[in-house]
Amino acid sequence: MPTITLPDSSTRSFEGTTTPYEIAQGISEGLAACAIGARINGELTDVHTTISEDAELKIVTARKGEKESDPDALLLIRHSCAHVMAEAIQRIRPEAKLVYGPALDSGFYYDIAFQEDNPLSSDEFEAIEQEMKTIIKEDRPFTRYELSLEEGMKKLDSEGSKYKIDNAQRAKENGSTSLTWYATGTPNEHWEDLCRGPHVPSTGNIGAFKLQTIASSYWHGDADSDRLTRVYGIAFVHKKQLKNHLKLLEEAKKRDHRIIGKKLGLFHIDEMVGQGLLLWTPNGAVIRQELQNFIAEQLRRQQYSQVFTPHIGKLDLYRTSGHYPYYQESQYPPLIDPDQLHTLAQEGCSCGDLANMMKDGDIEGYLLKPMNCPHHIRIFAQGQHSYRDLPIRLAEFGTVYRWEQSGEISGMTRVRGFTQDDAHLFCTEEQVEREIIGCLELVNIIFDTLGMHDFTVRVGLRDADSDKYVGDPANWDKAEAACRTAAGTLGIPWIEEQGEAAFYGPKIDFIVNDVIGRPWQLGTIQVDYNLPERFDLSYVGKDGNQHRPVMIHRAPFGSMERFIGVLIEHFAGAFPTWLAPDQVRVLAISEKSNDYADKVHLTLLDKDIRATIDKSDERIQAKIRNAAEMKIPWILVVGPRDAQGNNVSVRMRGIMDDLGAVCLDTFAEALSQEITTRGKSSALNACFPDIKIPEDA
RNA sequence: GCCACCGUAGCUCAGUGGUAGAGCGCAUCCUUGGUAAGGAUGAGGUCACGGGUUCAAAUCCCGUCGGCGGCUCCA
Repeated sequence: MPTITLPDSSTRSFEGTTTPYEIAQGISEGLAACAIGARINGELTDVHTTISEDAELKIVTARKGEKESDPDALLLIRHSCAHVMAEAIQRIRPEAKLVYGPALDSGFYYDIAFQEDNPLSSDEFEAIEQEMKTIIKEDRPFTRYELSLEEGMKKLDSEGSKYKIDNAQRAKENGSTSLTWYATGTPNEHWEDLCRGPHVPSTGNIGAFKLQTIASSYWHGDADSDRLTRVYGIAFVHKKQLKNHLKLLEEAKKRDHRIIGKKLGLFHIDEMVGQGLLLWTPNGAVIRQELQNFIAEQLRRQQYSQVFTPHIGKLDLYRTSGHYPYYQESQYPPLIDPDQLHTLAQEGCSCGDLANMMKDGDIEGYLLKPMNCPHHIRIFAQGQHSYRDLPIRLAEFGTVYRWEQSGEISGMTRVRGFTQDDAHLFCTEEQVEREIIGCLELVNIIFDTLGMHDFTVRVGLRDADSDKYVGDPANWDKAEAACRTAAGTLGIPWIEEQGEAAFYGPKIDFIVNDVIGRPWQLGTIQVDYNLPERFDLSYVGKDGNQHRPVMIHRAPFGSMERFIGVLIEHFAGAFPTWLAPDQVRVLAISEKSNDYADKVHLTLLDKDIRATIDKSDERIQAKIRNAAEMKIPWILVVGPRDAQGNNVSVRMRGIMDDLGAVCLDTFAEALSQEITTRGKSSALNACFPDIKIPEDA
């Protein structure tokens, strides 16, 4: 006699067994009508799943008309929609072999194997969607049935799909004692799929859907295995939600840093220069310079020492550090003395021989640096260090080059040459925790100043089962403990992840999502016991003996390229005044006011404000629009009226109306304040105390 | 690196085997206008690059480079 506890803590008891559907019916017919699934003791299930023991139950409902649906409802609908899509595709393409079709937070996909000479094209989406609509309209029930492992395997063997047989094998390895199928309708009569479920009660529960894109994937994610076609789609409870979602995607697209970057002239990637090699155009360079100034200021406060190091170094440096040859495949090929190459060629040296000689150190060459640490280490290694000198903090905006896979390169977020806001701290073991906390403080100041609050903190630990990690396990334990303690001081939630450590030590990463939901690792703090060892670094301790320092690698932005790419999306191109390439645009009403406009312009420039002037013979309406399109935070309209009172008429980005006139000097001073305080002081408040910034500005 | 799609004017894009198109931007002229696009005229393209098929290729085929969406990677 199971007792069911509902989310409101009320309980109900039943004779024999029951189902979520029956319980919903018992509460109200309305609830039963929109129940599409359940969570029984936290596990997502069908609405008709049998309950025979005491359980906590939540009914998952899909009500038409609600703005947002229960995430569980969307999971159910999307997974079921993946089935409907698979059925539709197999009707149109009977040769298609199904592999795996899960629901995602952002939709669903189905991996399908097509014949190599006849791939699926997105031109067929319309036909597939039509077929899906028919299936949904037929409102056929999702019917679950179960076979024993033996019977199930027999059935799959007779059907002969190696992918489904493989899925079943995996279920078996994971401890399943039976296999389940879901038929859309009646088993043996209608289409069915090996599937663990759960599903909505019937195809009619899928209110709205759309096929989105076609991509490729590998079977088991293995590049050497079969290539599959992945069809992505999205589904919702009702049409309005779908429409909203598509609109949101449109909006997100407009925030894409690649589009905004082009429009605002922030950066350019040139075919002729090379894939993944970013050219910072003047407007983008301003943003980068401002950020670098900002961070350099913070570093001075934290007593860092600025250094500069070259872009290349001898191969031997990287043999010692271990970067070469272990990460050879992600480096640009080494540079070798042309005379030496010539001689080797004459001696009949093959490319393979050459690679081996470079690896073994038989010939020397230079490498474009993949990391800054070896150079910084060699700076530390100059001369002796007392424990009294530690910690030594060496900082550099260091540009590094990595041979990223061509298919991975994208916009500013994944490039082959990038500048890290890098620093290496050399300290004693006792100082590690305090230094990590210092790094975290820095990250906090940066994220806070920029208003970036939506990030994840991940403490990356070693995976006990893996042998890829170097160094003494006792050191690892200490370093991991230091990372945990330091992360605990952050005051925000953080997660631990096994196997996410660098090979030389644990780390703390900061992860931010871009507009299309892709996560990007930005800042990172890494504890390293390995490189000091490899380079035989030492300091003289209190006891007069040589000791090994610990190194901390840290880059709060990660790379200027990736960080600014994400920042462009964060601000949708509307940078706060202190970062905006053009801070003020002065617009003369007509030629008659050009002289006064010049005066306004010069007054601003004198205050170190980045101001431009528009003296074109457009009408004021057009000038305003042009300045607004470039997301310039402040527009000053000046005409004879303003000239007379030594005023400027002010417009602020995000506010549709003219704010009114204010004295030129008052405005220039207030804006200068806002800029030097990086937004802590507000020019709007200073000049127009009665005006409030709208929420969505 | 792999798979699919794509590459036409500075930008966004139309053009599917028969003389290269639009809007925006740009230039010149008119307009001197008080708060989100004033008007006219004009310039601008070896249709990414290389090869092939064809009487004829932006268009069809192959290769290269680049972009995009995934997969796989990311010290």
